[in-house]
Amino acid sequence: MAETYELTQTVKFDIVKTFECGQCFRWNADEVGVYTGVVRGVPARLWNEGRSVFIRTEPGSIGMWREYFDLERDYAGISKNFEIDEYMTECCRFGAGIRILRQEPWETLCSFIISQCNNIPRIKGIVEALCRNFGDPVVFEGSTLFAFPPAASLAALEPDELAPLRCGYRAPYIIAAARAVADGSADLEAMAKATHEDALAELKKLPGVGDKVANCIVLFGLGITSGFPVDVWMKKALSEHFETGFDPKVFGEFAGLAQQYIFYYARSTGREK
DNA sequence: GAACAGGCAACTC
DNA sequence: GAGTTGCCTGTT
Repeated sequence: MAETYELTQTVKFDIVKTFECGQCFRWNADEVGVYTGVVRGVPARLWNEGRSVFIRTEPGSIGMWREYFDLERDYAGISKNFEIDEYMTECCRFGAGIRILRQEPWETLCSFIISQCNNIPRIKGIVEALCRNFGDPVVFEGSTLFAFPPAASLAALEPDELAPLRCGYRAPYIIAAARAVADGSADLEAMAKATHEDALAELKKLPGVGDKVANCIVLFGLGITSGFPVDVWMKKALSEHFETGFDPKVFGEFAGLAQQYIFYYARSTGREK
């Protein structure tokens, strides 16, 4: 049975920004500011109350959640180093409260393969269909949710069997990735311990994984904080605010957080009109 | 109906 | 090695 816990009252943690900044696809708002999701098979519901974040979840899972939300890291301290100019200061201020989620590696790999050339609502729809069709049911607060299907489950399928997902040409990529992870030829745990460059190179051996997707996996799924995905939004923001030949290394080992602030600011301000 | 989308791979030169 | 094009599908 689920219990309610105060996850944090000291760490700056804005759940809406964290869940809506484009890094994850399986947290849904039941009502404004109340999000339900399943991580590593464990269901939870979160909300902000004043400066606190509350979570309703299974007893014994709080340690897992603290790691998932990266609550031990000093984001405010790290962010100070990004404030190299007025623009970056504004990005940091605007994105304050975002946590970089430490997502399950296989789920991250699979989800970002699906993300290519897709918008967030459609990505979420495909991922949800994947879980409903092939994931284990998880009962939570009277409703049935679904866990993300393990790689081994998908490895046994043929691309055709993903037809109900309507994910198009990505289906063979998903099956190939599932098989590589299931048979050990893609070792995500080992990649998480490798350097940024080595992890990227390994990921890019998988069909359907290029530089952008690999950087998303590295940052959101492998806990490599220098991951720096550059999509069309980032390209635009970087070209408008930095010299050509800009190198994200100037942001140091936590460049991925700077990336997320820039990205969130660019998307939030860029599509209002 | 055509063009395009938070990208990749295969093909061209 | 830099640039172009097709790819499933859904939306505009």
